[in-house]
Amino acid sequence: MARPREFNEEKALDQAMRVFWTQGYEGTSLHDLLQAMGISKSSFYETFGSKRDLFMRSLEHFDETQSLHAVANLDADVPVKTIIAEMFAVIIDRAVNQKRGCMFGRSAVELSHRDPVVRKRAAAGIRSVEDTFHKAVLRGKKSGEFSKHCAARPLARSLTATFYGLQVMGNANVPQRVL
Amino acid sequence: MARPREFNEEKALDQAMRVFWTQGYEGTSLHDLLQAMGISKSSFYETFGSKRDLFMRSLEHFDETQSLHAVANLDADVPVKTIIAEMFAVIIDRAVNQKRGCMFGRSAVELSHRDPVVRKRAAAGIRSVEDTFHKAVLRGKKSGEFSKHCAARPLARSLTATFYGLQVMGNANVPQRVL
DNA sequence: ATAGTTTTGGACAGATCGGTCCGAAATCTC
DNA sequence: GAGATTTCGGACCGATCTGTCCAAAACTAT
Repeated sequence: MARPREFNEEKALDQAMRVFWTQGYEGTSLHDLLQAMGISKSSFYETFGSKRDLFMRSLEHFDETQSLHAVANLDADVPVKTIIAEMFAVIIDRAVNQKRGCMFGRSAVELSHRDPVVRKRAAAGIRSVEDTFHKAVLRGKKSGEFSKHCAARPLARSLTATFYGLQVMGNANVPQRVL
Repeated sequence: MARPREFNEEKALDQAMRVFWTQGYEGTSLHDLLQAMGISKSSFYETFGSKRDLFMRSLEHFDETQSLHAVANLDADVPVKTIIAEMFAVIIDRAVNQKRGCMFGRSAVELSHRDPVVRKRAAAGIRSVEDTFHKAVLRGKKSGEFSKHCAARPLARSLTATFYGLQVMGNANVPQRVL
């Protein structure tokens, strides 16, 4: 046995994710990461391998902690429409006030043209957002909030498109009244 | 009088815009630009000032040549809904097959968190997209395609949100059937 | 042809990029 | 406390980044 780590890997990863989340991949330097994570270069490479490796892990971490399905409270005993409205409210607030949206969307826009691995991961993340909406819609149909005849999948896709569109607009200067 | 320029400024700008368009700001190096524009470093700085200056000019150039209002044919003698469908078809094709969408949206996502000037320009660009939809909707109301009672502005905003959302999804792997 | 002007290629510069490496310090077991 | 083992700080690396500068080339006007 020997000297133990002086930092918490999970915490460091969380901090790194936040930097990537707001600044993007290219917009983030090693220096930015080390500062945010509070570790040294050698620890960084020893633990996380490379900048890109860390980025991929950050995407996973985002999925687990910040993505829509992690934020949405589908089990709450309130009307589905309220839940959906709440989801939109959360991401609009993020976009307008923190200038950051869903990390999958951001990564898709920034990197998909040249990095198929990132593109695939982002696609999966977006798909899971869609699935969350899908589940919500299905519950809505069961409870009678949505017509029994509406197609759940297309509606979920439409909601997802609006979801990401609002984030793009929020990142610009569009005021919060776009609700 | 003296030696004339060996390159066409407009053409060079157009090429530069295309590189920024597909690779983003951070993802584009001086070398990339010079290669695409076919000019030397000194000519570059002499003519365009700096990378960032050129980027801002590229945004203008995009607005003039590639943005929605430059592509949409609002005067055509066909149903408005057909026109709108055509607009969406164009940008979906771009997103899926070329992995690039509207340059304003991309810039907003990439840079708005740290560059207020770019953010403002992107916001204006997005607004003009919205205006294009707005005009289309107004024409649709006049011709009876849309209900006289529907609010044109909110509908235009909603279309804009979907417009950008589809691009984000298209950049990922979502197939073209999201139409 | 010559003088005057402007463009151009490329050498150069300083900063920063992601990444490697090693000696010193810290902590473990015995 | 001794010895083994691992972490850590930071020097170092080559590549690349944006940007500057200048001498030579290319052109015009006379």
